[in-house]
Amino acid sequence: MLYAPHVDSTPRVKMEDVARTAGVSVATVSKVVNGRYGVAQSTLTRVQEVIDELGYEASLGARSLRSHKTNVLGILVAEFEPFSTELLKGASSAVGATGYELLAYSGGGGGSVGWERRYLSRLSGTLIDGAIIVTPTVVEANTGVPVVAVDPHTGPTGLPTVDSDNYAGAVLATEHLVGLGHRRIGFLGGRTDLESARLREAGFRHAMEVAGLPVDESLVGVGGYRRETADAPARVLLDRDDRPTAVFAANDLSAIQVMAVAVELGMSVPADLSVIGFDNVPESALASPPLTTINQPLQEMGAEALRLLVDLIDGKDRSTHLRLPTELVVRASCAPPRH
Amino acid sequence: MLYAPHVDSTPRVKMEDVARTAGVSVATVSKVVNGRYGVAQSTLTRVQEVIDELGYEASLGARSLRSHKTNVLGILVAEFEPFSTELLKGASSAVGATGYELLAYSGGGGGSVGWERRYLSRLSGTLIDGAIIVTPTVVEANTGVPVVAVDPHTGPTGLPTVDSDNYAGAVLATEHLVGLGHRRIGFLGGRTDLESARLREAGFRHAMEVAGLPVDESLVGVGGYRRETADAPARVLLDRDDRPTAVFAANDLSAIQVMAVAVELGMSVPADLSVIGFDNVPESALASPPLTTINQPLQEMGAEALRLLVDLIDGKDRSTHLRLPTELVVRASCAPPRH
DNA sequence: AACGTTATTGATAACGTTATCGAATCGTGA
DNA sequence: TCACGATTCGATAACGTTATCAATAACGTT
Repeated sequence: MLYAPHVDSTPRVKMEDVARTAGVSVATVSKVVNGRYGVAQSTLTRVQEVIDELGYEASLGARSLRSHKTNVLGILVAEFEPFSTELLKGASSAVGATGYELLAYSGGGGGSVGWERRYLSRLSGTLIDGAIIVTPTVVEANTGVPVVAVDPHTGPTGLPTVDSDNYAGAVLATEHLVGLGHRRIGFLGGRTDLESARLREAGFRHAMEVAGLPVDESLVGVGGYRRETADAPARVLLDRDDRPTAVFAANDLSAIQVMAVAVELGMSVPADLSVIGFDNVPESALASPPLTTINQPLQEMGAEALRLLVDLIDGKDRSTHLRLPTELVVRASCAPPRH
Repeated sequence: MLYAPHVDSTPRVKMEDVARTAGVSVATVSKVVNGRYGVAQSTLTRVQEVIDELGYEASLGARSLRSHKTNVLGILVAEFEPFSTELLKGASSAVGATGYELLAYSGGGGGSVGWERRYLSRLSGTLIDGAIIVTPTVVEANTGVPVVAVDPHTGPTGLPTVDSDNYAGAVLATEHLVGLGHRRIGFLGGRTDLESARLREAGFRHAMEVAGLPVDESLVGVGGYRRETADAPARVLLDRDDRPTAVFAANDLSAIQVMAVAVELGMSVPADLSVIGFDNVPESALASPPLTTINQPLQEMGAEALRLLVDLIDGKDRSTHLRLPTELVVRASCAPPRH
């Protein structure tokens, strides 16, 4: 393949250029750039002037290759979707105070299992001083650099972890429906391989038991966290005479699909069917009717993960498992059952 | 400062390790990794096996330092706020098809003028093959790598550019107010140094003229695009007897502040005052009342910028100035004026 | 059998930076 | 005047990778 035929007019000013212009060696320039001891005041100012004049900026790649200390933190995501970008915002707002810079990395959407190890290997050792990995599928503790996992698929393990309280959130959601007077409540679960899905179902069952309500197993489906995968089980749940008066879907996307199926079957939400979701993604506020759901404090989680990572790098000892609270967000998709 | 006292149990498997284990030279491993011609089928499979077994992954830093071709594209933002993360999502969704990977970079929130040149210098030449810079303040054409600017502050210049039609959007907003019957319309402009602000004001004035309405200059303020900076001018606009019946604020944040001030002064929106914004940031849908505004297709802009960048790198000739259409989003903050 | 071709491999030199350490310079006290 | 420590500076060797090119092996040709 041919390289692009661009004329690279400005071939990038490197340390050597600065050194030549200032009449010193590259070693001295390096010292100035990094504020090392052992350079005379006069040369320091002169070199500094040349740096400003030429607009020199150290190459991140070269620097990290040599020094293994880059002042850059990585946040590794499978792809930039709403969930991870919310975390990114949180991490970004927290990075300001730390003196680090933030680099977000995503592969070409492949999203295969084990992506986090590949990315990490690629960037660590060179390029980044530590990393936050978002919803990793495989968590191993033996990486070269400090790593914090956010919402790992397998639940907290050897790695420092930040997640939200899926269990308590599911209890909140169920209690909300029960509080409205619902007795016959359906549950549309998430991907069975995910810890979060397991916890949400457990929270649902626990709250039902506390309320003294039996769980009708024929009203428990697997929605798979996505609209396409939630469609069929939603129909099974709703297309029957003794259908539930309310459905708790394990995430917002499947809840939105439940509402769509309900309308398609001639019901109206929330008059004929109450629906509650989980996650509070931006779409949930725009759904019609706006979806009642459980909020995960994504931005806070991102910020906390970043603070945890920095403390880890600095060798500060602190709790390495953070679980942030979830909360009920009441909108318009739930109402008391008829009669 | 002391380095973190972690025991780096796994010191990172490098090419040399693979070479030793497979019984070949590093040069051969490099060829295998990069799919170069000139390695026997038998050695190829053997080396590949060792790579998989050891979990080797090339160091991005070292590779790019040497080869200047990384298959990584950068998207450079001052910080990760809603505007840039929307663009990021769009770029991310478009990168999948290209075979490139995406690296988003943000400095520590400093946000000084000229950040884009610093970041670019830092990453280009090493590390990335091309970059998208988001809302750059200074645009120079002479960078070492292909660069696409999104929504540059100074308007399209020498650099390939993607932006949205600020002028037409402002016309749409003004027409909407006029169509509702408003005659006395206030305008709260943006930052005067920004091209987008200039265009939005020009669109407003044009639409007013077309409608045959004179612009009362005392009803034109400068809101500065932020809530804090919009507060005082909003008060000036509304705290008078001959106040406007509608206000077009040049972005959503200042529109939201206008609504807040109106409520504080005892008015109700939209009964006593119609307010329209610009941008359609997520917050605008959640405001009360939900804000009528002009949508910029941010995700599309991100995706188009990425496609443009890839074409540029591949040397494909194509139009280098893309202007995407804006559209009116009607929510609940505008109504006909009283009487 | 001697030779030329082609396929395969590995030494070696970059890439731009930082860490180390020895050399040069300058004072200063004896 | 000499010796010695303190200060300032620069040569040089890494860091992990890829590009180049020479060396070698294997094979077919005359």
